[in-house]
Amino acid sequence: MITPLFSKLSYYMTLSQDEKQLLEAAGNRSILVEKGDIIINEGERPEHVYLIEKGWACRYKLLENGDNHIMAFLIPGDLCDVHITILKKMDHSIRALTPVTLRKFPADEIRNIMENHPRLARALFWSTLVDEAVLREWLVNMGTRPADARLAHVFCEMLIRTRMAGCAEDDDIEFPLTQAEISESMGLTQVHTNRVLQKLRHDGLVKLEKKRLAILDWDRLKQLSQFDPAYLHCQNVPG
Amino acid sequence: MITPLFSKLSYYMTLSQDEKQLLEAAGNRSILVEKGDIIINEGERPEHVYLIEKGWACRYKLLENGDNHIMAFLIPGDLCDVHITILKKMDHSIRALTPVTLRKFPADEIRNIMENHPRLARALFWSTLVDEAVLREWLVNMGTRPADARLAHVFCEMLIRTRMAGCAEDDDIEFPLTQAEISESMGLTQVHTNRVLQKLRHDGLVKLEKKRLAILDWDRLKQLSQFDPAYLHCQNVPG
DNA sequence: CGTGGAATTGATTACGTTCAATAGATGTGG
DNA sequence: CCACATCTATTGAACGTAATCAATTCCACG
Repeated sequence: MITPLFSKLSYYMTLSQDEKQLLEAAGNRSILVEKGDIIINEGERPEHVYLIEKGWACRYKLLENGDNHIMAFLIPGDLCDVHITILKKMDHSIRALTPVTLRKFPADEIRNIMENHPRLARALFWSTLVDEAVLREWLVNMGTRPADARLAHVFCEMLIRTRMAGCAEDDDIEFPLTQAEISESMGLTQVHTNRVLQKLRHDGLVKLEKKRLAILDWDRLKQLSQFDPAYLHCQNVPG
Repeated sequence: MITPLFSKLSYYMTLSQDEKQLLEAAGNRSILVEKGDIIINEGERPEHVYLIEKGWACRYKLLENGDNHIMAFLIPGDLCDVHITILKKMDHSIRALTPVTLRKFPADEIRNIMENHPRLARALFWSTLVDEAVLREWLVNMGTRPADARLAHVFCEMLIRTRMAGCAEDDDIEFPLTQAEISESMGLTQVHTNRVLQKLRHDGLVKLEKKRLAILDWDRLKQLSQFDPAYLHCQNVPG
């Protein structure tokens, strides 16, 4: 099932049954990849658009000195790359952070949809534009906010995005990252992330254990991180 | 003239005379905006796609606490927003960093090109995907590199991008930013930027004065910043 | 149990910030 | 063309956040 994608798109436009079926039919096969597996490698040119059905993945770049930087988290409903036909090579890699169920959409099918189904094309387009907006917000996050606000901000974002995907129970979501992975995405060290995390917990803002995140004080978390969901471009705020 | 755009696109595909004329005809009017003027404001929905013909601009977000973060520099040949028809509101603003000559393309004209001229559509698409790739690289830059390498990296990038636009004489380019603006884009303070800049100058890597940047030692600059132009997705490296 | 990854703690260092002041450059109007 | 205002660049000193290095504890899992 690709319900997380439909759930997400519904925050932009209402798709008809026909449209949903069309999209659903375009990607008929699912595959399962192990935690840690590389889904797409830098330099490659994939022949499929992958949709995350289940689990978390990330976009990242490997640096010369060995460490890698995570530039985006991909959760159920997120598409890996709608644009594979335009660029010759991936400029970054995508890796599974948990066991991930992927649905494969042949490039031709996507191209067909983009050309012949304007409304679906719009919807898919919107989702890639939101991805880009998230990227910009991350840049602001890293560029302007201290570590505690930075962490608070991703927590806020992932809560809303998880809700958009229809995968949240109240203020409690799956959050299957290690502290090292959080660090790699926020430009911090594990040690510092750990300490800041303790502070957020101690202040009663979040609970984070057993790969689940519970937002305990949404208002303060939002204020600390200056979180404004406008950049997610939803019609109405999820939740 | 929109030659910088043609120059840039030529690094992706060769456009015919007809195609160039078609694109040129789509945007018939140019306007001049003052240094400091806001070109598009957060929350707005512009009716035109703007092309920078001359001068520099930037994408930025204004934060609650008053300071703003620059997320991208726009130079001749760069398009402000091809996607205006999809999203309801801008999630950031665009401001002129120098006097800027803008060419206005009515949204309908762009839509028409996107639907009826697949090759031009591809080319424009490519340019927006490169913008996105730049965004990712900036994220890595801020997340992983110390201040000196960070500055070195933008210098490398702006040299190559300026060359792509056909606006570079050798290793010497227009670079009309104040140190404060550089700082706002790199997540550093003016003071620190100033000191790091002095170090780069002292080490003989760059010359930066009177709004011009000269790359004195490309190899060392590239090494210091681990600059790899692959993310700009050119067929062949400019210069 | 034992093993290895993940989380936590401690001590030290340094990169970058902050505050504050000065010098230089640029521009404008009288 | 000078005088004044303003923006930009530079310098100094003190502070603080986050990095680094190095152990140790906690857990999940076989």
